Amino acid sequence: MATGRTHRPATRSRGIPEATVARLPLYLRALTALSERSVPTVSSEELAAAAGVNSAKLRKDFSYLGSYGTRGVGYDVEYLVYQISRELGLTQDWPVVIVGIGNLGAALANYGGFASRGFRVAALIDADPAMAGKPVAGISVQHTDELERIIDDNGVSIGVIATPAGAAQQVCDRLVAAGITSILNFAPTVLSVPEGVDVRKVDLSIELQILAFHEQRKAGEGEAAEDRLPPPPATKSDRKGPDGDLPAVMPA
Amino acid sequence: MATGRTHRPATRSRGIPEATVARLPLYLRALTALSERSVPTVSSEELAAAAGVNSAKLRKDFSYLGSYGTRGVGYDVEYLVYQISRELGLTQDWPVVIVGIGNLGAALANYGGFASRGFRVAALIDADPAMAGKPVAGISVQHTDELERIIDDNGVSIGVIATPAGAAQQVCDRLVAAGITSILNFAPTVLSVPEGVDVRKVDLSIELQILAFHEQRKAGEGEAAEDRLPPPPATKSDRKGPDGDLPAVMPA
DNA sequence: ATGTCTTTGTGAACGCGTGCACAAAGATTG
DNA sequence: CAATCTTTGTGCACGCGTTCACAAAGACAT
Repeated sequence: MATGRTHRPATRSRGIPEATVARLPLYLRALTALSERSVPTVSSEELAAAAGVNSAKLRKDFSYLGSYGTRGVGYDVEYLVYQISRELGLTQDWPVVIVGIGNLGAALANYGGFASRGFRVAALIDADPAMAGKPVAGISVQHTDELERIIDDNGVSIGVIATPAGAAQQVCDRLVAAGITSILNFAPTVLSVPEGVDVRKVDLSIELQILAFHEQRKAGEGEAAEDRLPPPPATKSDRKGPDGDLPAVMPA
Repeated sequence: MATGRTHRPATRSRGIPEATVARLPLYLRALTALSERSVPTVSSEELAAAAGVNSAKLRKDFSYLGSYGTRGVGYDVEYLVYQISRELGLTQDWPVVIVGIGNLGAALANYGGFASRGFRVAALIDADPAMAGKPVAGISVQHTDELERIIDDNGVSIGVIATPAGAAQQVCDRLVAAGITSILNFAPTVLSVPEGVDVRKVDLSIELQILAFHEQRKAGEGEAAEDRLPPPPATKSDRKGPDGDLPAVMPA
């Protein structure tokens, strides 16, 4: 519980800063591309450019992992790929379950980026009985009733929630109760989870809203303020029309 | 997020901090839910809990927008919904084009969270001629050839890229050339864009990798180090020729 | 009106992340 | 072996974001 409280006590991992961890996958991708081209080594400058970050930042990031570079030369691509993969835990197999096989869930199931990095879709779960048995991305969808058994049988520790917002918390609770300790949430809701469970959120509409903010700023650059605040703190009786509210009719 | 270079020195546009902007959509969602339940006012404490953040942070965030609260009472829900919507630019219509109508693109087209907040899918574009004319989410898919015309005709300024990684940069370039100034990129690639164009990235696999990192940490809590580094930093003279030796980890 | 109680708005301290700038390390050349 | 050149690794300073803690503001009761 405690939604806000004890959010992320600390990744005090006695080591890698959270910001660095978030960039490691970026470096890994760039390195993998170099590896495929059989490039033996890269300088921090080149790799940084490929990953879209500052070279000093990249070097500092790598310094948290250890001194894997050679001064005057750069970093050994293959070795670095291995080190980062190991650090991220991608050298082992991570069975994952996706709950909510709607448009998004299906897209995720088909997404190559998952399977390609140590993640294995162990099961697709949906609450709709009509979905049960239907093959999606080559995997037969199973009913929610099987959720606990599936997780237990496969030793799954990572779950992906792609259900409508209304069902997310309930699914989350079941996943946690079944032993899941990491959740990737695509439903537009704030999930409450007990301590020890990690939750990462991906919200498609939030990203667009942030873009809209900047877009609006860019557009109204020269123009001075023109949108004054019409109604003062409004006491009440201020029932406007259908603004930005939409029932819980998520896609799924 | 953008292509590193010419990032955005600061949205300090004499106003709202970037971190705050990123949270506004969160508050807006919580407020909308309250609005639907006809709740007249909320305290920072309650709203913060609903949004999953610290109440002090929330108050400071709102302070950047102005003093919309009433001490001893809280914030007027309706009024705040309006103010945040206006600040985010959601009171106006934002036509959006989605390029790349694969599994993900289709999911996005069907995603209710977009249309519900001022965003309107103006067009779905795909490079596959076979897709042209096919209806997705009630909209007929158009061929890439029409891209420039569509953007121009509809005055679109926000584009969503959901193509394979290989086509992303090319699509991006065309979008930018056509007048797009904000891009939401789902392709796992670093996009290069000219100054003035905003890019936000959503990478599904990166999120999973970050979770895996923490998961691994949690798992190996008690156990001491057990994963030693097999090959040393590979000393000099390691000019291995054509011995590719690709870990063959993954595609992209 | 006065007092009490609630909740906002914010000053200030703190910690994290970023980027600069440079010394150290190693390769490379003569 | 010495000199030079390249590139890493990092100390340091700075700025942003978070959080605490509290005074000010207003509602509400008496």
